[in-house]
Parts: sequence; C-alpha cells; structure tokens
Amino acid sequence: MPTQYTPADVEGRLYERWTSAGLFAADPARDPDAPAYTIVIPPPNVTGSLHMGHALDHSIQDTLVRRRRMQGYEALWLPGMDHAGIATQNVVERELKKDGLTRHDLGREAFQEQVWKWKAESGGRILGQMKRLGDSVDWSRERFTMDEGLSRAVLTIFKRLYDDGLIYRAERIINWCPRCLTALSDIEVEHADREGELVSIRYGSGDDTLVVATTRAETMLGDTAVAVHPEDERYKHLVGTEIELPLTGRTIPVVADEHVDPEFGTGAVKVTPAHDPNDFEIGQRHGLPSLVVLDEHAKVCAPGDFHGLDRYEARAAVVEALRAQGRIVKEVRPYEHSVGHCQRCQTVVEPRVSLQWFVKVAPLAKAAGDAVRDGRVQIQPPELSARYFAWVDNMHDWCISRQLWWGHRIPVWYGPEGEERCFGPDEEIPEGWTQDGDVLDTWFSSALWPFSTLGWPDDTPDLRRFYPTSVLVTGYDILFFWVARMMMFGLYAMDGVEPFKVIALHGMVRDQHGKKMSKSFGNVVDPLDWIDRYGADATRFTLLRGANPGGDVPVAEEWAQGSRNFVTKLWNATRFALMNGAHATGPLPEELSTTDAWILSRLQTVVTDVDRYIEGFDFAKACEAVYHFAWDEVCDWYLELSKVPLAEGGAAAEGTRRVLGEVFDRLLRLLHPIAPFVTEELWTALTGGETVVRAPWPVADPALADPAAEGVVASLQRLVTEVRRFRSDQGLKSGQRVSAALELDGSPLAAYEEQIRSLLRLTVPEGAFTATASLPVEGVVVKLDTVGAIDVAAERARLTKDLAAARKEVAQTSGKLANADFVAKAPEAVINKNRARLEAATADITRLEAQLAALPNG
RNA sequence: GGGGCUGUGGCGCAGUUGGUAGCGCGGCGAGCUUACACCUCGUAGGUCGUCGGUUCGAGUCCGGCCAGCCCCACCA
Repeated sequence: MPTQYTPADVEGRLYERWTSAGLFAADPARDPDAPAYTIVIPPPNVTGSLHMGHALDHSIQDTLVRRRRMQGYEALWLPGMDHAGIATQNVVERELKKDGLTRHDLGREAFQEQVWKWKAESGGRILGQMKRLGDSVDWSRERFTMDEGLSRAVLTIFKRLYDDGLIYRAERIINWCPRCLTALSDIEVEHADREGELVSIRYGSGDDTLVVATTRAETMLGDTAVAVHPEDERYKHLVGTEIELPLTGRTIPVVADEHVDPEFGTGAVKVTPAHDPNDFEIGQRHGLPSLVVLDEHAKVCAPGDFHGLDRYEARAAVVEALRAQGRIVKEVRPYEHSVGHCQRCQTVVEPRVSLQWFVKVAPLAKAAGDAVRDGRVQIQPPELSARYFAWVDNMHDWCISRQLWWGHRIPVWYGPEGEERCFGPDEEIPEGWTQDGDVLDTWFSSALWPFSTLGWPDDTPDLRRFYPTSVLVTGYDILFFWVARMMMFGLYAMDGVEPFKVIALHGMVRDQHGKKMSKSFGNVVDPLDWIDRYGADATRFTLLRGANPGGDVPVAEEWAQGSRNFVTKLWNATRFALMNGAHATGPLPEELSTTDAWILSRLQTVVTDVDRYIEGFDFAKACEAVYHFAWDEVCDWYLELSKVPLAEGGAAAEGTRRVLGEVFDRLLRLLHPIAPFVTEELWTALTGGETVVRAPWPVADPALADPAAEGVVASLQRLVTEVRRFRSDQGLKSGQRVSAALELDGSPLAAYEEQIRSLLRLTVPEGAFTATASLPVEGVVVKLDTVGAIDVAAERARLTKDLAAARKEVAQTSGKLANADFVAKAPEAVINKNRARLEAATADITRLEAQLAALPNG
C-alpha cells in the first residue's frame, strides 16, 4: 500500500462496483419486516450542474441513507430532475437565437421536440456529477418531472383541484416578466432597492386640482381615478367629482379609500388598476375600469403620442410632456424604492392585469400549517418553524399559469359554445375543443414529487412501502418555493397523509468570510474541483463538518486540505494496523490490557455519540467526534502504545492485533456514511468483507465501558505530556534517547514502564547519572539524566509560575467553599467538583514545591 | 413597515437544563521517533459586542443600547 491515498485511483472503481452490484437499489418486497427509510432528492434543474449547495445537500442525504442502510432499513434514496420551465426554455431559446430563430419560427410542437433533444444531449449533466460525490441513489428509480408517469400525476391532481373548486381562472393583476413574456408567481419575484425618481404631477384644471406623486410616470396613461382618504379635509370637496387627467383628454373620478395614507406625500394617489397591485384593489372596491396601457413587452399600447415607446422611454417622454404643460410641481427628486425583478432573468417585473389560472391556497395552506403545528411533521431545526408558519398563514392565491411552451399544459379545453372543461388524463377530448395554451408553473409538478415519483396516482408497491417519506433535506431558502407546496399538495392528494415526517433544513454554503458565493464576487468554489484534487470524501467531510444545525456552512481551501489530511491519516493508520497483522475476526481476547480496555471503552462512547449526532442532524458534531477519536486517541496514543506489545510478540501481540482490528473495523464502519470511498477501500482490505455499504452499523457494547482503564490511561497521558514538556523546554532533541529511571512502584502505571520509555524515548540508565532532573508526576517519580546541565533558571521560572497559579486556584476555590450561601444553595455535584478542584490544586502545590526543591542550585 | 438571526482568542465556529471557556485553521519553537512532513512533539493567544438587572454564581436567563446579516411586505 502506498503511503498516500489517491482518491482518483479508487473512487470511480468503487462507485462502479457499488452500482453494478445493485447495492443502492431498494426493493419493496425484500424484507417485509425491515422498516423503510425514504428520501426523495430535491430534483435539481435539468439545466443545472453540481455546485457546493448540492454537494452539501447530497452529503447530508447520503450520510442519512447510508446509515439507515447499514442499520438494516429498506432504504431508498430516489434521484431525479426538474424540467425547470422558464430556465430550460430560456436555454433552448438562446440556442435557437444563434441560428436567428425564435420559438415561434418552430411552432409549439417542434419547439418542444427541440427541448427534449437538448435534454437528451446536454441536460442532466448533474447526474453524472452526483456519482463523483458518491451519492448512493437508486438509479433504477430515476424520475423527471416531465416523465409520462409524473405528467399523469400532474393532470390527475389538477383535475381533482379543479373539480373541488380549488383551481380557478380569473383576470387578476399578476407579476409579468416583459422578457420571458410570462406571468410569475409572487415568490418568483425578487425585490431589490433601486434609485428612481419621484415625480409630483398636478392633475385637474382651474380650482379643482390636486397633486399626485409617482415613480412610474408612464402609468398615468392608465389612470382611472385619483384616491384620497375619506377623512381628508383637504380633498373632501373633490370626492365624487371628475378631474382632468393630463395628456389624455380624459377625466377621471376622485374616490375616497381607506387605503390611502393622508400623511404620505400629498395624500392623493393616482389609481392605475391595470398596472399596480394596490390600485387594482382600489379599482375593485370602487368598480373602476382597468385600462391596460403597457403590452406584454412593456411598451405603451395606449393610443396617442407615446404609443410604441418602451416603458422607460415613455417615462421620460411623459415627464417631458408634463413639464411642457407646467404640470410638474416641485422638483423631480431621487427616490430609493423596492423594485421587483424576474428571478430568472433579472428584468424589472411589470404588474399587469391578465387572465390567469390560480390555486385557491387558503384550505390547502391551513392543512399544511396544521400538520406542523400538531407535530405530524417536524421541522429541523425547530426555530425555522416560525418562518414556515408566517408563510403558510399569509399566503396569497398562487398564480400557476405560465405563457411558456415547456411544461405541463393546462388540461382545460374550451368548447365551441365558449364553455370551459377540465379533462383528466384518461378522458377523451371531444371534437372541436381547443386546449388552453398556457403551461403550469414548474413548482406545480415539483410539489407532487414525494408521491408522483413513487407511482401515484396508481397504488403501487413503491408507494405503499416508501410513502410517506422519512425526511426531506433541503436548504432553508427553498422552504416556501417547494417545501410548503409539497406539504399542501401531499396532504391533499394523499388524503391527509403528510409527504414526509421531518423537514431537515440546512444553510447555505459560503466562503471563508461568510460571504455568499457568487460569480460577481469571484468566490465560487466548484465541488468537482475539490473532488479532483482532494477526493470526494474530503469534500464531503469539509461540508458536513461545517454543517451546524440551521447554520450556514463556510468553506475554504484550507478546510478541504485539513479534511484531505484526515483521510490520509486514516489511510496510514489503517495501513499500520494491516502491516502489523491486525484482524477483525474471532472473539476479543479474554484478558485485555489496560490500554486495550481503554481504547475499546472510548470506542463505545464514540459509537454512541456519532450515532446520536447523525440522528439529530448534527453533522458537525458527528464529524468532530470521529475526527478526534481517530486522530487524537487512536493515532496519537493507541497506535503508539501498541508498538511495544506488537514488538514483544506472543500473546500480547496477538491480543493487540485483535483489538487493533476491532477498533478499525468499527471506526471505518462508523465513518462510512460520511466518507464512503476511503472507508470502503480500507474496510474491505482489513476485514476481507465484500463491502462496507451493507455491513452492520456499529452499536455500542456497554460491557466494554471501562472507566478504570480510562483513568489509568489519562494518568499515563498526563505523565508523558509533562515529561515531554520538560524535555521540550529544556531543549532536548525529541528523537534523542535519554537515560532515565522511573519510580513507578505502587502506581497502576507500573505495567506501562515499557510504553512510557518508548513514548518518551527513554533508555534504562547504565551507570550513574551525570545531571538529574526529578519530576514527580501523578505520584510517581521520573529521574532524567539530562546529559548536560539543565536550564535551572528557566525551569525555576516556569515552576514558580505554575505554583502561583495553583495557589491562586486554592485561594479562590477554598474561598468559594467557605461561602455559606454557596454551600447552602449550590447543587452537591458542583460542590464536589470544587472540592476536587481544591484537592488537585493542593496536590499541585506539594508537587511543584518538591520539584522546585529538587532543582539543583544554579 | 413587520418578523427573525448573529456579535466568543488573528480567521471560521462549538459551548445541552446557569457553576470560573473548547475545536479547526493560522502563529511561535523543536524534530525525518521502525504508519503518516497531507507528519510528530511542545507552546502562546479570548473574560465571551456594550450597559444594567436577576442569582451564592451568567458566555448561558431578563431589559436597554451599538454593530452586522437575512426573510417577508401592495405605501404612491
């Protein structure tokens, strides 16, 4: 075995072996007694490629699934992709544009074919990248939201919602993207503050004028009223009258509406029902007409001088024209306000009245909220529940129609007599009926993901065995987009059965300064680059190690190197064990040495801790626990201590070989869900087993807990550390052997004289000491021949400092114990702890004084 | 405008029901000791944003303030 582990040499080979052996395939009929464990992957966009966010998300899911699989669950991790309506259509349209074509040149059917062709050729790159990460998904169950089966699910639930009156078509004001030329739901709009200009305009003529303010002057062309507060004395006389609307030759009514804030601006508001959500509501309340003055490209479509101008050109032109008429009052002033942008292309969204399809969310959202409220679905970490409730309890109706060609077409047809009818997937469409041209929001089909992927609406064995799913793992950023909607549709479609038991939310991957990764900052890290250079295991470990519950995950090159080093360390440690004949077969030795008993005892604790941490979604702690056990305890102490019995041979060596094998067998299994590749490579080498993928998950054996052995080794560690410190302070070469006498009589450490000499590079004295340093530690005395004269002054200074600290400790602790209030009110455990502290400090004083006294005069 | 979060050694983070602070990286010093220099050994750095309160005792509970971040939102 080489001294360094080269991930690239093994990862591909192992993944291939796992999949061809079908190790990740779930089988609903395999063992009816085994509990099921299901995770459906948050389907990445078919246009997407693996980024750090996926890598984190998948590392978590893989860890959960691999552990359950080892525990004997029938574990299914179902992979798939989302058709990503707008995103994918944009990609393909861009391709067409290179040939000077638009989708309209092709027509709907040909365009769709083009998208499928694109998908076959260059979509789904991410699936191959998931293999690099080691994702143990069941590839035989891969799904796509546009699959035939999933499409049937979409049509089925649409019809059910339609028939239940939960889907309706209406003329409403919606968010319109003038570039994508489609409606958007509220959450597909991102708000950002933008510098704009607030223009104050005088409406009316003669004595009957008032001033309104707007940041979108061009919308005045579509004004159909001015609104004032009913109690506003300034305008009371105008309410109910008509007022002149400049530039248009129209007059509009002045209406009184509670919504107007008399304190803000002039207290008078222009009302454009067709292009502003507020104004739309005012319009509804007062029966005002909606006058659409901007077309789907956001160009002025109202007749007149401005016709055909883009909204921004029109804005300037309108202001200019008003200025010419002396209508602009005050100065036009800069004004920062929040502007909505299309999530997909960042174009400024234009609110527009149009005929769209909506889901009536109130009853669905209520059920989705209740499922969490009454504990049927648990949100992890629980603190994030508040955000969830805030959302589901205040949800507006969901605009689900998109004016796109890529997606599930709305299954509603219009008849010759103008009637409207929804047809289910298996119904025959009568002659002469035409289908609605819109498609559904991508999130509509993703909302069905937990059950549509399992065969719903059919009653399949998969659906029965694997629904509801066990846990949904995703970033908190997608709680509203996806999770809340899965809850709504899952509960609705599955008659109240929740789509998952636990929603485990993780944070966002960030750079080492906590900054969001983005191309513009230039701080994006490509997980595949890390996998190439450090390996999948190190990449996963880095992410999981930073994954504190609910927190964002900062990553940096150095962290990845540290993880890579850990993997190498594990590699070399196991290599050491193998070179020394470690094996994991047969019973453990009857008689365990104290160090063997100690490491086995520690192992039980770590097994328990790691299991508990993963169970609680605390991956950072799970990583830390294995990391420290493997490195600080197994490598730094146990391997070193084992060298003496291994060299000794005989029964001592044989016992150690068995224990070494036991420790690495369990450690590798414990680490496998987190770092699947290196553990597979090492575990199969160590045990000769087929694969660790389906090896049993380690369970702690309480009989192996040995506090006494842990105590002895702790003493040994303190002794060794103290002597090392002395050697280091005195400038003794660490490799240099030093003659020493150990007076260990009566100490439990007596049995470890050999190991102590080995760890400290001590030899047995052959003659008289030349210069001696005496170190009383842990009740034993170590006499070192220091070869040359030791630095007495430095040692004295150090001991004096320690002595002062010990005396301070004694003073503080004894003072505390003398405090009547403390003794009366503090719990006994705390008091005992302080007594122990006092005792230890007192012993330290005795020891240090003796050491000082033993120092040669110099 | 509403809601939430964070502020602990140089950097990034842990700190369960309150009991005198831990980890990784980095720093400094020493060293190729028969697994590993992607290593080993030793070591220096915090009084926990700030003010006040509760308590025998607070990083850990309560209140004010300062600083930063995020989400939601139809104030022209």
